[in-house]
Amino acid sequence: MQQLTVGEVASRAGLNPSALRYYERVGLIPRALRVSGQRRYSPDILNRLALMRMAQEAGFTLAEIRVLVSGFPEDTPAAERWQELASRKLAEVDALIQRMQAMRQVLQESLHCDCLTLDACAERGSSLKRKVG
Amino acid sequence: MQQLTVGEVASRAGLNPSALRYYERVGLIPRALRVSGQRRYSPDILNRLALMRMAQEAGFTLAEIRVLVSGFPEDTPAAERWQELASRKLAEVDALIQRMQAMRQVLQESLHCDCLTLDACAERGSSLKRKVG
DNA sequence: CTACGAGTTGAAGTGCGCTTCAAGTCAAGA
DNA sequence: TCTTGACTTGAAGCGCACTTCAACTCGTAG
Repeated sequence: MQQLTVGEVASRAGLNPSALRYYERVGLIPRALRVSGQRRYSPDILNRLALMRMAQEAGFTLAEIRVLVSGFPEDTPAAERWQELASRKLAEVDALIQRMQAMRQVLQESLHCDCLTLDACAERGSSLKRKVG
Repeated sequence: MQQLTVGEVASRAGLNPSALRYYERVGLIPRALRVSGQRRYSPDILNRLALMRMAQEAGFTLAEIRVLVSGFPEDTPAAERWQELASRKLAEVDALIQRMQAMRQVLQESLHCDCLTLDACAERGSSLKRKVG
């Protein structure tokens, strides 16, 4: 079972075969080998897909992920450029985490206040007001 | 300047007027007053919009935000249900933050390794492998 | 009175990330 | 041989969150 079919890869990765075909079409994964017309994947693809999913869950678009996992065009100065890209992403992720934590706090506070909606909270000018301004 | 026009609200909230009209159409904000056909908003709307943006940035869909900011249908047991909703959202946010932090770590590590792409890292079976499996 | 800018409406269009569909191919099993 | 099931393709469709467009209405300024 060295070479996997679309169906096998899909079920192991928790995707639909159509998603894999789509990823291939748009260049997110390399074109798979064909055996009498059917795609055959090395199990390595599972790592790649797991990584992609993780990045997606972290809020990256497929366009960003393509750059992240598929490297750069041939004429790229390589390592330096990757470092720059990664650190830029890192900053974005950090910013996102901060906003998430702010949201977390809004929710948490809403549990301890008697407003029926966050909106009502905001309009009342409670402590939330300072955070959403 | 007590009552704001769409254009004014939009520019203060960093949105397009079309977005405000859209929000109204889909019930995310209440139908604005009209003065000779034109929308007029109380400045309160800005709080609401800021809150909505925050929730959006934290990954909520507009459908979720509608529930979050606009309360529930009339027949709702009110407070308890809101508490439950908020704590459910809180758990989701927490999970998202964790995944973001995992992503953060992947990025951080990629800065200190010599692979050219995260994909290459994963295939090499470096420390990333444990995290994305 | 005319022109202008900002607003109005409903309908259609956009980009993303897929999914669904129609029509066909292929290898294995009854 | 025939059927079954998993696959193939290109094209179209979908839900989300808006944006854009066409055709129109206002109030104000010249």
